[in-house]
Amino acid sequence: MTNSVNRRVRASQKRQRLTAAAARVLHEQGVERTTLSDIAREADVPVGNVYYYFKTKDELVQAALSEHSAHLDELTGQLEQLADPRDRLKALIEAWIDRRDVAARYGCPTGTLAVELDKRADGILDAEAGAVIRRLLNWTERQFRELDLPKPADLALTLISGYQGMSLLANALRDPDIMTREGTRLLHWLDSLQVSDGHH
Amino acid sequence: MTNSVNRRVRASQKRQRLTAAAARVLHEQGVERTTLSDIAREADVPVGNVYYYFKTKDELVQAALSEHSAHLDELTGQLEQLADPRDRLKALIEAWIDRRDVAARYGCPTGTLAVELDKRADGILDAEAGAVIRRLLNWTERQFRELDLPKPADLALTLISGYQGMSLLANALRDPDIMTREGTRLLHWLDSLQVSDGHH
DNA sequence: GTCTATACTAAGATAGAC
DNA sequence: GTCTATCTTAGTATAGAC
Repeated sequence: MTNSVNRRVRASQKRQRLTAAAARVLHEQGVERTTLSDIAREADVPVGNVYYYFKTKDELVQAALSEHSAHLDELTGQLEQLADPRDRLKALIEAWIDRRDVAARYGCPTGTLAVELDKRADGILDAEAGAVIRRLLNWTERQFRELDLPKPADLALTLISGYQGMSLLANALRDPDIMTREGTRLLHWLDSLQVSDGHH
Repeated sequence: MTNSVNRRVRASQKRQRLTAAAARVLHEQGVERTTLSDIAREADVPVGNVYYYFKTKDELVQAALSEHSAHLDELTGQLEQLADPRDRLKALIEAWIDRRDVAARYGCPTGTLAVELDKRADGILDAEAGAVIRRLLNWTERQFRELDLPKPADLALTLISGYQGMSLLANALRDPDIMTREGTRLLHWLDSLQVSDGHH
């Protein structure tokens, strides 16, 4: 391995470390209360060096958003392996319930980020958080459509809205049980949906 | 009217103006991106003078939270005039739908505030936002209990969680229609709930 | 590519005149 | 009680040595 390749690998490692650290710390502390040194410390990179990889703080926020988006794609990708779309949606809800402690402490990563970014006058990044949520919404809608259920877009809206609502309440009241209670209700709701008979 | 009384009235007027301005601006811009001068300007009070009424920025945030809590009490108070608890809950949902444009632009005042305050390491104010939401949750639970419906606490959780979820999505996607679509669904859901027959 | 030292700015908070 | 001027801190960003 030549020196130049060696350096490039290390460089991208640091960039990756910074991105991962940003995703974690920004979720836990929020954008505004997180300083570049917080992220640098977490990634074990000197503060001033951050600017070699990211020209501004906003670029780091964007990288964190991409990271969350990738995590989401990974999750839905795994769920695709289930044959029945209804089972995929149920497994999604179960994944939410599994993460109840994180939700109660820090909320949904994308949801809380969206709330914070929407407060900014410069509408540079707020649309990006919305786009990640939109992706999940679209994936969910596809599952309902495959099930031949009427108004799949409305059903997707109800499911994702339910997730965001229960995450926010669990977080605001610091109560993971809320994730379990509402998650269970959503599972029953999914079961109750009847496939439309015949044509649509 | 003596001079001292005159001064006291003006003083409390300024305090009140600052509180009202804080409630509005903090909702629109968020806590972290709002400066004391933003609030002072909105209240037409010189910046340095703010500290005569509020010792710290946190005290202003707290005042804004109380203001939101009072607004909420006012709303539920008006709803109490309706005889049927179910009508009260429906009117609540209709009020949410009426405010769809504000929700799409800035989210639920209390919900977004709770998200932001929960990110803070110093757990001084985060519990307060939770308390306001808890008040609404309790009021809603009472309505369901008066209707003799089973598991009123769970029903209340579902309703308020639905509200927070649709507000967050409407905000993140900047789409007031989401408030209408999900609000309508919640209205139908309320209608579908059957009063338990006999004893409980 | 990596890191240190530092410039610059903004915002919270205070002192003190009126 | 009201307001101006200013202190202080903290955090983003840059310059430049290595």
